[in-house]
Amino acid sequence: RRMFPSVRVKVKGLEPLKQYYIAMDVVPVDSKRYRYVYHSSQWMVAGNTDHSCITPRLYIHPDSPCSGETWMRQIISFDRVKLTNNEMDDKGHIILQSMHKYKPRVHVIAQDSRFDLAQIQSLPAEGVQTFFFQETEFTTVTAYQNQQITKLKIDRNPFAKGFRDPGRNRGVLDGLLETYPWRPPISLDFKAFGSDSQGGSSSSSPVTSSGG
Amino acid sequence: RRMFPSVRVKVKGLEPLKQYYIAMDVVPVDSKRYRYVYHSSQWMVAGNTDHSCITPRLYIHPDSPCSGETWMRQIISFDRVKLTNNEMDDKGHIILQSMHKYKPRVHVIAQDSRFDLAQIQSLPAEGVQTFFFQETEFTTVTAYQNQQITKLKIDRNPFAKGFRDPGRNRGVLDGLLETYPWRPPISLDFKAFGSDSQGGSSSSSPVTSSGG
DNA sequence: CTTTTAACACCTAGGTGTAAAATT
DNA sequence: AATTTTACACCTAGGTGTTAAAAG
Repeated sequence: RRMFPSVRVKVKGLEPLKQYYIAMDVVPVDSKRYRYVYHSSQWMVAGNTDHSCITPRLYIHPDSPCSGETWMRQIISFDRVKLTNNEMDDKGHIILQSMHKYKPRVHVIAQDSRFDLAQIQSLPAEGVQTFFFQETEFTTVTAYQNQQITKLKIDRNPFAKGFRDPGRNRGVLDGLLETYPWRPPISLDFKAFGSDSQGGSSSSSPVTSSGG
Repeated sequence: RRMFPSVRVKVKGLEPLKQYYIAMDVVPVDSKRYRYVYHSSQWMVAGNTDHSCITPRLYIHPDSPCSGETWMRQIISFDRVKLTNNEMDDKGHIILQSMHKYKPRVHVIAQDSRFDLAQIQSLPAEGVQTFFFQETEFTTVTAYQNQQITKLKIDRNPFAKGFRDPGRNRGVLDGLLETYPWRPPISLDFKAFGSDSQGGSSSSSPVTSSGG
């Protein structure tokens, strides 16, 4: 399924006339398995997992390749990224394990040599800058553990409009800005939450999350 | 609107590791305006038009750029091409005049220099091979002039399924292999009609229509 | 008169959470 | 008991020909 909210970033500092690929992947935050403790409303460690020897799949942004000028002029949205827990997936989706913590990464790849878009299965050795943001960490689930998340989805995702209850109160989303439990079809939307995202990005970062 | 049936081609003779763009445009067959004479079931010249000084818009196949190997392994479909009669169109659609004859062209563009995909508004001076096929010529309309065309559309286009009449006879499509009247959302589908398409393509053509 | 436009019902295609069933 | 899978109603998004109105 898709991520929601989706990862969206703005880029600056690129060379306007140079060509770039922009890609996303998702890497484990740790090697722990988690469970959600309902009465204390928090995720707790529930075991260990071995994430080694797993190379994360790369999602190439569909606008790639594109000039730096064009990349910088628009908000770069990864709303078509799909996640799965099926390790045998053959549709190119990003493979994750449920009940684990992950963080999305965004890669800006300068087109130096001429690699085939379809051939970029792994990151090149050179000409890549990688960025990530603390506030986009999430926990994967197959069923929601937290009523607040369900409400966030239903209120914000246009495809869930059928579950909206016009009579109920809004504003329940406050207080979810930091971290919140997650299921495969999820990611944080910087824009939707208005975070300023200094996060884990490197200092001379040409990538910032959109604050629009 | 979209073309239907859509232009579909197979390519051979490319260098497997080289990168190519593949694009389509639509050019006038002549400078005549046509009208459909119903009682004789044919298009007749109804006046003159000046097609000069109009540079046709280029539709870059969304898979571009891509290696020759990948291009040759698949049927290249232009089913997302959109046509319009609005000369002020700002959505990048191909602009045509109604009641005129046109033919689609397919361009294979070797990626020698590094041009931006978004910057290809017109064809490069070098490294381009252009192909077209006699049997894909068509006449633009805003309303169907011919009942056979209407039936072809309804029978073949999945989006028109709502107009299909399960009780009626099939096989009315025979005899439409050569030319048939057309409206903007149309093009010939080589594959659907099983044409062999020696057409107007150049002799050492790496592009042939698909006969599947 | 001919041709074009716009609103529409009816489709395809696919993204939601739900709830029950299946799995572990 | 916890987690995952599946079928489903309900959406978004957009591609059909039709029809009546509008435009020329």
